Amino acid sequence: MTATDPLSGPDKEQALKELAGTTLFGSLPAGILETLLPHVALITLSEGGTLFSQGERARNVYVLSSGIIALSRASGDAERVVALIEPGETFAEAVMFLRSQQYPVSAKALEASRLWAIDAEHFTQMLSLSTDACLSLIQCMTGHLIEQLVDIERLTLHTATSRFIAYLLAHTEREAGGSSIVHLKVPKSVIASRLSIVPATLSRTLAKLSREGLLEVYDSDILITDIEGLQARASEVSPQKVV
Amino acid sequence: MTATDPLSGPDKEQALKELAGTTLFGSLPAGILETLLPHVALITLSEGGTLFSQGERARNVYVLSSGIIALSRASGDAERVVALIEPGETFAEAVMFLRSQQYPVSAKALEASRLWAIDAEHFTQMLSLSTDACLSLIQCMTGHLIEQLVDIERLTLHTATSRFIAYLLAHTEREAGGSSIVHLKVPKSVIASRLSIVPATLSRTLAKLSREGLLEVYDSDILITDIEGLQARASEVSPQKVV
DNA sequence: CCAGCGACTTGATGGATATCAAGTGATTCA
DNA sequence: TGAATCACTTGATATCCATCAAGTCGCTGG
Repeated sequence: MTATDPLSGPDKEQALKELAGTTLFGSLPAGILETLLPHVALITLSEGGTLFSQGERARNVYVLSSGIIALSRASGDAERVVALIEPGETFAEAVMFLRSQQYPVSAKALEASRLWAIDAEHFTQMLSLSTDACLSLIQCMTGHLIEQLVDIERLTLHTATSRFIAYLLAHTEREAGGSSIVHLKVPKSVIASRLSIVPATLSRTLAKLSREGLLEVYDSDILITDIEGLQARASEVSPQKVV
Repeated sequence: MTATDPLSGPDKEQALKELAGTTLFGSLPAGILETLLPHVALITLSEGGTLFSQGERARNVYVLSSGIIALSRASGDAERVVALIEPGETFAEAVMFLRSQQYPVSAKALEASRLWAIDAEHFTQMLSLSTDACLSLIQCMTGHLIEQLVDIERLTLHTATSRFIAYLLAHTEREAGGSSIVHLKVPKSVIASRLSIVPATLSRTLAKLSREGLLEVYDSDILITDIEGLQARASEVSPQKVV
C-alpha cells in the first residue's frame, strides 16, 4: 500500500472530478469540496493488499477510483464478505461516528486498486459546517441501511439458489437479445462468501441451473438463456410465516 | 389507533421531556425541539394494532413512549421480525430519505402502546436548519448500521442456539448473585422470528440448555444458572472461513 | 518441463434445523 | 361450563446445505 499526501496537480483534478461524481460529495455547494482536497490522499493497493483491518483505528473515509474492494467481517475463526465495492462508490463514510472509533470490517483489494482517502477528522469538520454535506451523508447511509435490510431478508427468507440468482440478475447489464452475458468480476469463492454459501454449494447450484437450461457457464462468464425462468426462481422463499 | 393533534398542555410537556431523552433529539440546541412540537401527535395503539404497513407512504418519524413495537419485513408469503422497539427508542428516523418514500417494514404493537409521531416533512425541515440535528441523526443511523451488521454476522456465522443465548445475555439485567432472571417481554414465537428460528426449534433449544443445567425455564422467566457456560456457547460459530 | 498450488468441480455423507403433526395447559368467550 | 383458541412443547421425518475428500484444469516458478 502506498499513499501520497498532499496530491500533486493532475491527481488533484482527478480527485475533484471523481469525488464530485459520488452521491456523498456530488451535491455539495460550490467551494466546499475544494476545502477538503488538501486532506485527500491517493492510495494504491496491489491485488490482495489490505487497506484496513477490522478493529483498527478508523482514520479515513474512502472513495474507490479503480479496482475492487471486499469488505469482510470476522467473528471467531469464521469470516464473511459483507460488501463488494466498485469504482465510484464510497465506503466507511460514518466511521467517525462509531463509539469505538474502529473499523467494524476489514477492507482488502481483490485486484490492484486506486482509492481516495479522505481524512475523517476534516470530513467531520466539513459536516459541521454544511448541512448539505450532512444531508448527503444521511442519504448515503439510508441507502446502506436498506441494502443491509434486503441482505438480511435474503439470508433469512430465501434459499441459496434464489440468493445466487438475485445476485446474478442484479449484475446483468441489460442486453437487447433474449439472452445476456454476466461476467463475474470476482472469484466465485468471494461471491459464495458474500451470499453466505460454501463454494462447493455455489458450484452445484450453477451446475443445477445449467442442467435445467436456465443458463450456461463458461468459467467467469454466465450466459443467461431464460431470464423469466430465473426471475421466477429468485423469489422463492423458504417459508416461515410469523407473528 | 387514535391520534391527537395538536397536543394539549400536559401531553406537550410529556412529549418534550420524552423526546429530549432520546439520542436523536436529546442534544439539540435549546429552542429547536420546541419548534417541532406543533408537529408532534400522540398515538395510542391497542395490543395487536398496526401503526403502519410495509410499502405504505411514509409520513412520520416515531418515538415509543410505552409498550412494545415489532418491526417486521415481509417477502412473498414469508415474514420476519427485524427489530423490537422498547420505550425511549426512536424508529423510522430516515424514512423521508428513501427514494420510494415508503416504509420498508411494518410496525405492529405487541402490547398496548403510546407513541409520539413527528411529521416527517417538518423533521426534514428542522434538519436543514440545524447541523446538530443532522449529526444526531447520523449518530443514530450509525448505531442502526452496526446493529444490523452484528445481526447479519449472527445469522450467517452462528448457530440457532448461540443466537438465542446472545439474545438472552443481551437482555439480562445485571444481578448480584451468581444467577439472574431474564423476563421475556414478548412471546417466544416473536423472539424466534427475530432470531430467524422456527418456534419449535426455539422450544427445543430451551429444553436442551435446561437439560444441560445452564438455565431453568418458568414460562416467560428464564433463570440463568451458569452464565459462564452460556457465554462459552454464545461464541460458537458454524465455521466457514473464506477469502 | 514438471511440481506444486489455487480455483473450481463433483461425490458421499452428516448434521442442523425446518416441516408436519399431535399433544398439553391456559385463557377466552358464548 | 364447555368449546374454541392460543402459545407452547414434543415427536417423527425430511431437506437443505455444510463437511470431508478426491479429483481436474490452468498457471507459476524452479
